[in-house]
Amino acid sequence: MSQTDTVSRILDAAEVLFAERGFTETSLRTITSTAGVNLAAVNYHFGSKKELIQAVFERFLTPFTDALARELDRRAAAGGALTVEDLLESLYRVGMGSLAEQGRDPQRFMRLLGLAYTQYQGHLRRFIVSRYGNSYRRFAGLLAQALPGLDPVTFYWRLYFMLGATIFTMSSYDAIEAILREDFGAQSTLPETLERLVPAAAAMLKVNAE
Amino acid sequence: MSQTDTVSRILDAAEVLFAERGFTETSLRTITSTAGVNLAAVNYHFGSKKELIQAVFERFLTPFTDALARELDRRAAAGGALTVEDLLESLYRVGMGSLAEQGRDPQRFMRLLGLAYTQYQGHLRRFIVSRYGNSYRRFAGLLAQALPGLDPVTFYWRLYFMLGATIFTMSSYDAIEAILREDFGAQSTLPETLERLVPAAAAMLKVNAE
DNA sequence: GCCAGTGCTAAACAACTGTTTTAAATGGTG
DNA sequence: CACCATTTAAAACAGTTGTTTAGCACTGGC
Repeated sequence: MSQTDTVSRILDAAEVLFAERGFTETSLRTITSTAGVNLAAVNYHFGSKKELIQAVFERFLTPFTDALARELDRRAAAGGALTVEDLLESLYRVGMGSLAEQGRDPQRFMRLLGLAYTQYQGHLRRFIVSRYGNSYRRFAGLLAQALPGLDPVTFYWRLYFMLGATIFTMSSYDAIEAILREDFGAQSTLPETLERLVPAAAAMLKVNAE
Repeated sequence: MSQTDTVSRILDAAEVLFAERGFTETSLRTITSTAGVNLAAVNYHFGSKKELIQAVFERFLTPFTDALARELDRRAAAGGALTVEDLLESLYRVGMGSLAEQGRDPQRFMRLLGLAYTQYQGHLRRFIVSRYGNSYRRFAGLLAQALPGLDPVTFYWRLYFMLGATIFTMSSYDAIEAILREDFGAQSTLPETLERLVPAAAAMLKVNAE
């Protein structure tokens, strides 16, 4: 078993288990046994559990922010000002696409993102902010440009309202969809739900703008 | 030290610590030592840690849903159909008021609510749904009435978008507000932020309605 | 004045946590 | 083939976890 194999097996198992139960609730023994590797391999390859958590985030956030940057470049080069809807669509399409093409589950990453915000893991928040702050600021800046005439503080809060609606809904997508199916007999796919989210979030951002 | 005293000291400490760090990250020893009571008192009075968690939620959710029911009764009796804004304002005012008048922190309960959704605690979700499902359904029903012409599935998802925006923003309120103060030099109070949230969330719910 | 019963405490329990240690095996290089 | 760094393995480590036990202090009722 080569090194890269062991490392990625650990990352695969950790990603699934963290998203399912959270960080503290997932022991290294559970991770290594489902990965089929030795317990000590985590500390050998990653140093500590904290660094493993960061590595899990790095492995999906870096491709995501890279793909988002390319998508924004592409849209900007196509000319014409970007609308709020354009930006949200880009964000969601990249979120769905850049990870799905690796055969990985988009909802899982939304759950991880949600955990990063809500769990008590100071190191994770610091890690994400320092590593991906620039991508965040670029997107937020473009969104602010698409919303002229909105005072900065109002924009700031609405940005978080939008993030909340997105992360919260996507990270509990399975549970919410299950209730929908049970109570209404209807069902939704993830892309359908994102298509509903774009106009709703855009309307929220745009109240009294322009 | 009377019984009620020990019980409520444990609940007070657990409420603060759970909201701060989460459930798994808070040990019974931390709770009992900050409460100034013996470790075994938790198992004696509550039976188990799970039941303590449920008791913490019960102590703030019951007054909240009771106050919400009274507020909705009052508004309904005043005559006239309730608008989306009316309902959101009622919800937020009760959330702020009914707990603040007990001298307890509203943001703390938002954090707890957020945790209930995101943390891996099946028993908690079941407990809340079975105990407070009726209050939830009454509010959702009134909101649906205020949004005629909206197909049920779209309404359903937007309800969760709204809950996400609310719970996510409120549960991370301190952190978000701190960044605002640092980057913009501006500051917001919680009531101000809720005043921003009402029209934003209402706009999101109302897209293409009526 | 005793007794039942409630509230509370200190100590111990077994199970589990992340991490480290020691030794064995592996695989490419000279 | 021999060598050495890399990688894995099993075991032990020290610390923490929720829970239970056995006994103490105190109350109100008879």
